Amino acid sequence: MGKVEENKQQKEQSLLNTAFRLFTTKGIIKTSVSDIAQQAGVAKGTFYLYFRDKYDIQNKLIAHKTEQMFRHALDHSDYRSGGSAADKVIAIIDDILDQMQRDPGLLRFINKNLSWGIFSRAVGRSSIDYLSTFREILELGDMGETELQMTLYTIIELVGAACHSVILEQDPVSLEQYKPYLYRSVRAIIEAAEQ
Amino acid sequence: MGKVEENKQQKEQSLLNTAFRLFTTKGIIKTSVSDIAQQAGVAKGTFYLYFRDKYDIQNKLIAHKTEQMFRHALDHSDYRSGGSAADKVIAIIDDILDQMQRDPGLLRFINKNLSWGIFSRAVGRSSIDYLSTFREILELGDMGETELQMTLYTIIELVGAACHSVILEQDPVSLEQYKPYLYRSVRAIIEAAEQ
Amino acid sequence: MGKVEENKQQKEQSLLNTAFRLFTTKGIIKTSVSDIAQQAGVAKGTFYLYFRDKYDIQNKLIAHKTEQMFRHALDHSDYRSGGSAADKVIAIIDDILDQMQRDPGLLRFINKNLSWGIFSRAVGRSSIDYLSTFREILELGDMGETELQMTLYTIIELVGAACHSVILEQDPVSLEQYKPYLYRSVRAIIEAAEQ
Amino acid sequence: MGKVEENKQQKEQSLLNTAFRLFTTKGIIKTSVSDIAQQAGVAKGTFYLYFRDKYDIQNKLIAHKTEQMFRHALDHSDYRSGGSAADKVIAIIDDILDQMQRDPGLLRFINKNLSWGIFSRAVGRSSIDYLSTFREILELGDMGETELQMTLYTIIELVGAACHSVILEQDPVSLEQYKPYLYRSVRAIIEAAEQ
DNA sequence: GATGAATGAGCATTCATTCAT
DNA sequence: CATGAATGAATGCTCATTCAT
Repeated sequence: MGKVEENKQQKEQSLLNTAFRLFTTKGIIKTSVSDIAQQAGVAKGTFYLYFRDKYDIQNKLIAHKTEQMFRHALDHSDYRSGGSAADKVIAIIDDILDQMQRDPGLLRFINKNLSWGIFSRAVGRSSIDYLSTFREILELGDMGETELQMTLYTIIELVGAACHSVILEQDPVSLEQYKPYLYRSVRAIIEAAEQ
Repeated sequence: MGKVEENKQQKEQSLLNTAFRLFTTKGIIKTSVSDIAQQAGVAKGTFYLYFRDKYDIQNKLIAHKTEQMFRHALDHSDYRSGGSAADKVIAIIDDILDQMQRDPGLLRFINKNLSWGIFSRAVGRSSIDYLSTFREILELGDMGETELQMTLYTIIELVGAACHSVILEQDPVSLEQYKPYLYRSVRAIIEAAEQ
Repeated sequence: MGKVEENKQQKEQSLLNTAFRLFTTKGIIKTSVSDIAQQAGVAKGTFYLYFRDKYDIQNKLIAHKTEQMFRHALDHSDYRSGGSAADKVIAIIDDILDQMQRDPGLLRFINKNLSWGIFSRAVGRSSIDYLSTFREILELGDMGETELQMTLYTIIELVGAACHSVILEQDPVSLEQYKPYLYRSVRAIIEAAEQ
Repeated sequence: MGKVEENKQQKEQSLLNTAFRLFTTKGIIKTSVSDIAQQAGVAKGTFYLYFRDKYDIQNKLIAHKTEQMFRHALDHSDYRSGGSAADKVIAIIDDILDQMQRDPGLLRFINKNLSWGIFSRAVGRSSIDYLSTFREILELGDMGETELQMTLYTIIELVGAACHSVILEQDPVSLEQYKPYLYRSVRAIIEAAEQ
């Protein structure tokens, strides 16, 4: 890689990192392209060499961070250590919730913007075949393809929505208090799908 | 009510109606205070006599519309016609989903902004005692207070999140196709809570 | 007229005057809305209360200045003192050329932008009925309506175009040197039209 | 010509052609140096190796296109087939007007920018001795040098100005309708000069 | 000669908010 | 109470020009 190319990579990274930091601290609306460029140490015009506008960099960040989060969950949770399909899914969710808990900025950023559309594009573009992974987890022998997708969709939306208020505002209860109820629900959803 | 008071009520109503129309058609960001005032037929300064700023009127609208939506569901759904607790809850959800389906602008407006916090404040301020109503619906004899709240919270978040993508973007499937899976999940959640 | 209305008139006048000064000294492209507002002593936003954009104020100025110029010519030239139609037209042109000579900025501004379209709209909107005036001058008994219009159009375009280079750049000759040739041509055009 | 030299010629030609295409379609203001370079297939910096800036290439194009237009007129019009001086001049003008009519982009480009100065420089730099040609056409025996120049100048400005509005906007009439009036005027100007 | 990444001044436009009337 | 003229900070975005490679 030539020196120029290296430099470009650095600039792009710097812009991405700065944007993420500002988005998660000040919010997207309050963050201006000027802010990002300035704090990333490049000229305003340079921003536009790398991203079309604020929403371009936002989407790229969402996809990137989402993928990272799932990868972490798959890498770190002990879903492989046996148990039922529901056990495994809950293990993964547990890791994700812990990540969120540790980094509320990340939660705020991803969750407010994550839609099934962006998610599926994100995991689709990824190098990992998530759908296969989940199919494997859910021992998909017993579940049709549609069944799998609907169940996944339901769980993702439930977890995403429910954890938002619970983690960021401890409302109506704290995450620790809510977890049993959430996991019981997830388990019920999966078991209902398996029949 | 004096004539003056009446006039004030009228202005406020006009502002609220106009704001709602603009929020649901152009989006909140693209709607300016100027737009609202002008289309409501009052001077820009007058807006500030009634609302602190754009977000003040927004919150009031969310609470109002949410309440209206629930009231409609309780009034129109046939949840009284017998059946299990789950049957009744699903009847209510069904009415709400139909409302959303008919008015995607309303969905977009409420859902992107509705959090449990606003919701509980909205129903709390209401003249109807929703919590009692739900308690009654779920034949709460068998469910503790916390259990009830957690179950309600879980269901509301699930339905809110899941219907967003499904209704507005038919993604991953259409509402009609998704309903069986959603209702099965809701039923599973309630039944798990009842044990 | 209330105090407010008076103030508005003043602001608009100030903006118009400042814009004209800047347009004729720096050129339209190099003049920014910021410049105009600042030098007119109002805030940038105020500009947009009075004019849609730079080109709006430009068009209004063109129309205004054109009308002013013709009015001056009709008021000050001795076209009434008898002579042939051609004599009268030339008297008017002479006054206009003198105005231009005295104020090259005005010439540069009007001429580069004046098109028959803008001109006819400008004189059409005016309180004076120019067409009637010209008809009277040309003793229109002998000239059909179309004939009149075509002759007017031809002369206006000729004078406008020819004087530009001659006045602003003394190229190919000075105005004084060119006048005999120009007037001879104008006379020839009118006489050819009268037959 | 060496290969390198050839390559340079090619680049310059490509830039000129591209610039002309963009100038006549998007207009000069809306055309950026970036556009020109990109569409010409060279790097942005390369543009500056050949031209000082946008206005440099513009002037070169004006001169070039003007010359081309006159050359076409002299080559294709039947001004040689006899008739009076006025007949010949009108034949040439007729060819030029037809060129303009066929290519309004060219008209817009040349006319808005063509001044006598650029024109005389353009035809002066040319390999053809236009002035001699015109002298010959006007059978200049009877016309002094100054007389010739003034007449030429007058006719060029008149035709240039008058055809602009007529061709591009059919205002106040269409070119076909205007031609008789224009040619009559031209004839009158020439005949007046001949006496 | 050629490249194209980087610059950053510059501009048009919007809009929440104030306040004199 | 109501008005709406005025403000001016803020922002997204463009583009001519430079210069290290």
